[in-house]
Amino acid sequence: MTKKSAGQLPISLAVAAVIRRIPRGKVSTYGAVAEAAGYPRNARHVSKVLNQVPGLPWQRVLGSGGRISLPGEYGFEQRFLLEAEGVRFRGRRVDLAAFEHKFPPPRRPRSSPRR
DNA sequence: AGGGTGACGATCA
DNA sequence: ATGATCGCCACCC
Repeated sequence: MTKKSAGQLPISLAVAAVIRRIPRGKVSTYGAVAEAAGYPRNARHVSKVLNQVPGLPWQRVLGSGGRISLPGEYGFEQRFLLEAEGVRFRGRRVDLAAFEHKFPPPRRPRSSPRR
Protein backbone atom coordinates (compact mmCIF):
# COMPACT_ATOMS: atom_id res chain seq x y z
CA MET A 1 0.00 0.00 0.00
CA THR A 2 1.93 2.90 0.25
CA LYS A 3 -0.37 5.65 0.53
CA LYS A 4 -3.18 5.46 -1.73
CA SER A 5 -3.10 7.97 -4.39
CA ALA A 6 -6.13 9.93 -3.78
CA GLY A 7 -7.46 10.91 -7.12
CA GLN A 8 -8.92 14.14 -5.89
CA LEU A 9 -7.11 16.28 -3.47
CA PRO A 10 -8.57 16.16 0.01
CA ILE A 11 -9.48 19.77 0.00
CA SER A 12 -11.63 19.40 -3.07
CA LEU A 13 -13.34 16.32 -1.74
CA ALA A 14 -13.99 17.93 1.61
CA VAL A 15 -15.37 21.04 0.01
CA ALA A 16 -17.61 19.06 -2.33
CA ALA A 17 -18.90 16.99 0.57
CA VAL A 18 -19.74 20.08 2.55
CA ILE A 19 -21.60 21.65 -0.33
CA ARG A 20 -23.61 18.50 -0.78
CA ARG A 21 -24.88 18.86 2.75
CA ILE A 22 -26.53 22.22 2.18
CA PRO A 23 -30.23 21.40 2.25
CA ARG A 24 -32.73 22.58 -0.27
CA GLY A 25 -34.13 25.96 0.62
CA LYS A 26 -30.98 26.93 2.47
CA VAL A 27 -27.73 28.56 1.40
CA SER A 28 -24.17 29.04 2.51
CA THR A 29 -21.21 31.17 1.52
CA TYR A 30 -17.83 30.42 -0.01
CA GLY A 31 -16.08 31.35 3.16
CA ALA A 32 -18.35 29.31 5.41
CA VAL A 33 -18.02 26.27 3.17
CA ALA A 34 -14.24 26.52 3.15
CA GLU A 35 -14.19 26.79 6.88
CA ALA A 36 -16.62 23.93 7.42
CA ALA A 37 -14.43 21.82 5.15
CA GLY A 38 -11.45 22.56 7.35
CA TYR A 39 -9.71 25.11 5.13
CA PRO A 40 -10.48 28.53 6.58
CA ARG A 41 -8.76 30.82 4.14
CA ASN A 42 -9.79 29.08 0.99
CA ALA A 43 -13.03 30.67 -0.10
CA ARG A 44 -11.59 31.06 -3.56
CA HIS A 45 -10.96 27.41 -3.93
CA VAL A 46 -14.61 26.70 -3.23
CA SER A 47 -15.62 28.40 -6.43
CA LYS A 48 -13.20 26.29 -8.37
CA VAL A 49 -14.63 23.12 -6.94
CA LEU A 50 -18.09 24.27 -7.93
CA ASN A 51 -16.80 24.57 -11.44
CA GLN A 52 -15.08 21.22 -11.61
CA VAL A 53 -17.41 18.94 -9.75
CA PRO A 54 -20.67 18.40 -11.56
CA GLY A 55 -23.88 17.63 -9.73
CA LEU A 56 -23.34 19.93 -6.81
CA PRO A 57 -26.10 22.29 -5.68
CA TRP A 58 -24.01 25.22 -6.87
CA GLN A 59 -26.83 27.70 -6.61
CA ARG A 60 -26.80 27.41 -2.83
CA VAL A 61 -23.36 28.93 -2.42
CA LEU A 62 -23.26 32.71 -2.22
CA GLY A 63 -20.70 35.41 -1.59
CA SER A 64 -20.36 37.05 1.79
CA GLY A 65 -23.43 38.86 2.96
CA GLY A 66 -25.59 36.60 0.83
CA ARG A 67 -24.76 38.28 -2.45
CA ILE A 68 -24.59 36.46 -5.76
CA SER A 69 -21.06 36.58 -7.13
CA LEU A 70 -21.59 34.65 -10.28
CA PRO A 71 -21.67 37.17 -13.13
CA GLY A 72 -23.79 37.07 -16.24
CA GLU A 73 -26.61 34.80 -17.14
CA TYR A 74 -25.68 32.20 -14.62
CA GLY A 75 -26.09 34.76 -11.92
CA PHE A 76 -29.69 35.26 -12.87
CA GLU A 77 -30.20 31.58 -13.11
CA GLN A 78 -28.81 31.16 -9.64
CA ARG A 79 -31.31 33.58 -8.25
CA PHE A 80 -34.10 31.96 -10.18
CA LEU A 81 -33.24 28.50 -8.89
CA LEU A 82 -32.96 29.69 -5.33
CA GLU A 83 -36.28 31.47 -5.39
CA ALA A 84 -37.78 28.34 -6.86
CA GLU A 85 -36.71 26.42 -3.81
CA GLY A 86 -38.08 28.97 -1.41
CA VAL A 87 -35.06 31.17 -0.72
CA ARG A 88 -36.15 34.79 -0.68
CA PHE A 89 -34.05 37.80 -1.54
CA ARG A 90 -33.97 41.16 0.13
CA GLY A 91 -32.85 43.43 -2.63
CA ARG A 92 -29.74 41.88 -4.08
CA ARG A 93 -29.04 39.59 -1.23
CA VAL A 94 -30.37 36.67 0.63
CA ASP A 95 -31.19 37.19 4.26
CA LEU A 96 -28.57 34.92 5.73
CA ALA A 97 -30.00 35.20 9.21
CA ALA A 98 -33.02 33.37 7.87
CA PHE A 99 -31.60 31.11 5.18
CA GLU A 100 -28.01 30.31 5.96
CA HIS A 101 -27.38 26.67 6.72
CA LYS A 102 -25.42 26.11 9.91
CA PHE A 103 -22.93 23.32 9.55
CA PRO A 104 -22.52 21.15 12.58
CA PRO A 105 -19.46 22.28 14.51
CA PRO A 106 -16.43 20.04 14.41
CA ARG A 107 -16.40 17.50 17.18
CA ARG A 108 -13.76 18.01 19.75
CA PRO A 109 -12.33 14.80 20.97
CA ARG A 110 -12.20 14.79 24.66
CA SER A 111 -13.68 18.11 25.26
CA SER A 112 -16.37 17.70 27.70
CA PRO A 113 -18.61 20.61 28.04
CA ARG A 114 -19.38 21.80 31.36
CA ARG A 115 -17.33 23.52 33.79
C1' DA B 1 10.53 25.96 -9.51
C1' DG B 2 7.83 29.86 -10.76
C1' DG B 3 4.10 32.44 -11.81
C1' DG B 4 -0.74 33.17 -13.15
C1' DT B 5 -5.63 32.28 -11.65
C1' DG B 6 -10.09 32.74 -9.26
C1' DA B 7 -18.35 32.15 -8.76
C1' DC B 8 -13.59 35.31 -2.30
C1' DG B 9 -13.46 38.68 1.48
C1' DA B 10 -12.27 42.72 4.25
C1' DT B 11 -11.20 47.41 3.93
C1' DC B 12 -11.07 52.10 2.15
C1' DA B 13 -12.32 56.10 -0.79
C1' DA C 1 -24.39 51.95 -1.02
C1' DT C 2 -20.91 51.11 -4.97
C1' DG C 3 -16.34 50.44 -6.91
C1' DA C 4 -11.32 49.83 -6.44
C1' DT C 5 -7.55 47.67 -4.13
C1' DC C 6 -5.14 44.52 -1.52
C1' DG C 7 -4.41 40.14 0.97
C1' DC C 8 -5.06 35.02 0.93
C1' DC C 9 -3.98 30.36 -0.71
C1' DA C 10 -4.19 25.99 -3.08
C1' DC C 11 -4.58 24.70 -7.82
C1' DC C 12 -2.74 24.20 -12.43
C1' DC C 13 0.10 24.77 -15.92
